[in-house]
Amino acid sequence: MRLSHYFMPTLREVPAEADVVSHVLLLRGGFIRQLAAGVYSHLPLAQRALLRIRQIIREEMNRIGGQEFHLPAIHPAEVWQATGRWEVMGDNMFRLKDRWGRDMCLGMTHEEVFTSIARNELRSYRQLPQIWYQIQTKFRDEPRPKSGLLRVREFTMKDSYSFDVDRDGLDTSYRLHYDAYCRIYARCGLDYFAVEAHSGSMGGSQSHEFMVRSDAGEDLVARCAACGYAANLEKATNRLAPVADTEPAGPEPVRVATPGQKTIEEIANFLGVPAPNQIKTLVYMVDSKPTLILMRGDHQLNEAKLEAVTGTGLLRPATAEEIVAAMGADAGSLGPVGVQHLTILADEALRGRRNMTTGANATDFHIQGVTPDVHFTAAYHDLRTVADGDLCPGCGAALGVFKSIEVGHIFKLGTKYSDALGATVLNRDGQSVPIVMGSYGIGAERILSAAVEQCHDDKGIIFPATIAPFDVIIVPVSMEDSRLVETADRFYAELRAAGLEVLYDDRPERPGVKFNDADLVGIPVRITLGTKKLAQGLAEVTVRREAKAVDCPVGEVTGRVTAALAALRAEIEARARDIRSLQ
RNA sequence: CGGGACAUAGCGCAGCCUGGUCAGCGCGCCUGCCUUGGGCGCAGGAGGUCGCAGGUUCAAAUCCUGCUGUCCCGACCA
Repeated sequence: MRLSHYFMPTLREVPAEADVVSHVLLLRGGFIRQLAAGVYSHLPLAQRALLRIRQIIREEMNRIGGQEFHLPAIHPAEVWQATGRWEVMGDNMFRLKDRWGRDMCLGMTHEEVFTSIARNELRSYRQLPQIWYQIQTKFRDEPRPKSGLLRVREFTMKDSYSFDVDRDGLDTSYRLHYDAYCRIYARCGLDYFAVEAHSGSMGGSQSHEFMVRSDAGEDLVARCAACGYAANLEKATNRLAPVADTEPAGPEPVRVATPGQKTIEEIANFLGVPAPNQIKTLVYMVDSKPTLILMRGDHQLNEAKLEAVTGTGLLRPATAEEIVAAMGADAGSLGPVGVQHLTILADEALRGRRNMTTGANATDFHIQGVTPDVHFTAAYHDLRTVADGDLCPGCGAALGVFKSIEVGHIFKLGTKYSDALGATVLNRDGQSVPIVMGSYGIGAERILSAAVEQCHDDKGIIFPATIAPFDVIIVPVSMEDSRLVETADRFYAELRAAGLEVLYDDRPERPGVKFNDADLVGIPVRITLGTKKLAQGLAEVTVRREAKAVDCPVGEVTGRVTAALAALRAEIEARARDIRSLQ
């Protein structure tokens, strides 16, 4: 493309609404423009990068036997009502009525539609397994769109669905996807990792998220650098370091006055009892019933785990009034001793401890010498939130906790949707069995954003060669010098003939403007043509990532550029070949 | 939905408290000259219902009310 007539509206200044790096750079580089909150137009540069990303996804899906579909984005209410998700999805679903007043919606995901095709068409185990996918627009009316393309209300997702006769088949399809996803991210040049995850509203058993570490991300994950253990913080656990218990003063707990001392820290100072030797007592309303939650003093409750344990999403911290009503004391003085009328859930970290300090259920009093299972009984579960530096459950090394962008998520659905929609096949024994399904999603724009988050410097984007909108940019320092222009024209023709995507900056701009734009939009290789060098028969080739110009005889430029790109791509592809399969 | 902020030219902003030569600046854009290795210089020029609707006032970008939109912090997800 000749840049003089290419639509690449770069911005010198940072638009006020952008505060994460990828948003700023995609806006400044002329990749995207906002139409409404969480709704973006993709300009030509973004479209090019996204087409490359989609092509990589397509190749890897095809490699595992996926068959590409294209399903409607507009759905009748019936299929969603059949699975109950017409209600479950709530305000996140864009809803509309057709001219007859029938309820319709914009597709958020396609389990229902793909499953109804499977129900109507798949009859026999002999037709299985199937992997069906599409790359298509999804609509989700997010409560809070943010961070440019990272959280939007309309986006393109590659979603795929696997259909198997049994669990073993699902395991295989799941593993194929896991490996395909690894290859996709690697080929897009991302430094990614997979974490164990929570299934959320999708339902199902096993689930992994694919993550790219970035402060712009919204998920917290715990990861062990030593053994590779990684999990979403909603699910992560840790190995407990031994805590020294002291001898209690006597067999029974001792009540002590603690006037005005409420927090764990205040009690630690006032009574000289370190936080790990205290029991933190929380009251949660679970399905509207007050429930006691016991944590070690230095631990934080993880609400996602509590949800999983109680099996309900209807939980919240009790209000001050509810606490007094249930416990007869204020929040700062609660404890489990003597509580008979409430369910008591305790974190595993309290099991086997002795001589703990906790609230006395009388405002401004605590009790000491409390031993779990002696002075109170509770059901033990893993309820704590892992913190940075906690011990890896696998190997005992220190875990790191950091933010990440979720670029993909895979689920073992089981028969949730096939049961709801009646999708069955006959198995080998002639029995009708529900199809066992998996569901797998990748956000294309998130890959783009994550790549920008991960690959940039103070001048702009440094695109991985595999997803860059152009391979190479030709920058003649002046368009007035006919020798420069002739040479640039020739490079332009040669490089295109060599199969490269070439951007030719033929604008009558000063060199600084061209260099800055080239750096901003992140094209991997730049050819610079200057008068003095050209007089010696030389041009310059600069790899964006390395940022240093290398002189090159004019006749060798095409070869040099082709080789440089091949090297960049080979480095990326090597990582894709090197992936570790799901065990 | 709860909390916080913002809305003035394509972009970034000032002006608002203290109503009245306040429709202003920088960048970008157009014309000409000049310049040509990291966002040149000079001269001239175009461009704004001050988010929308009410209200107060002799007078509103400025004060009041309502609405809309956008961004940020919390509950959801690719």
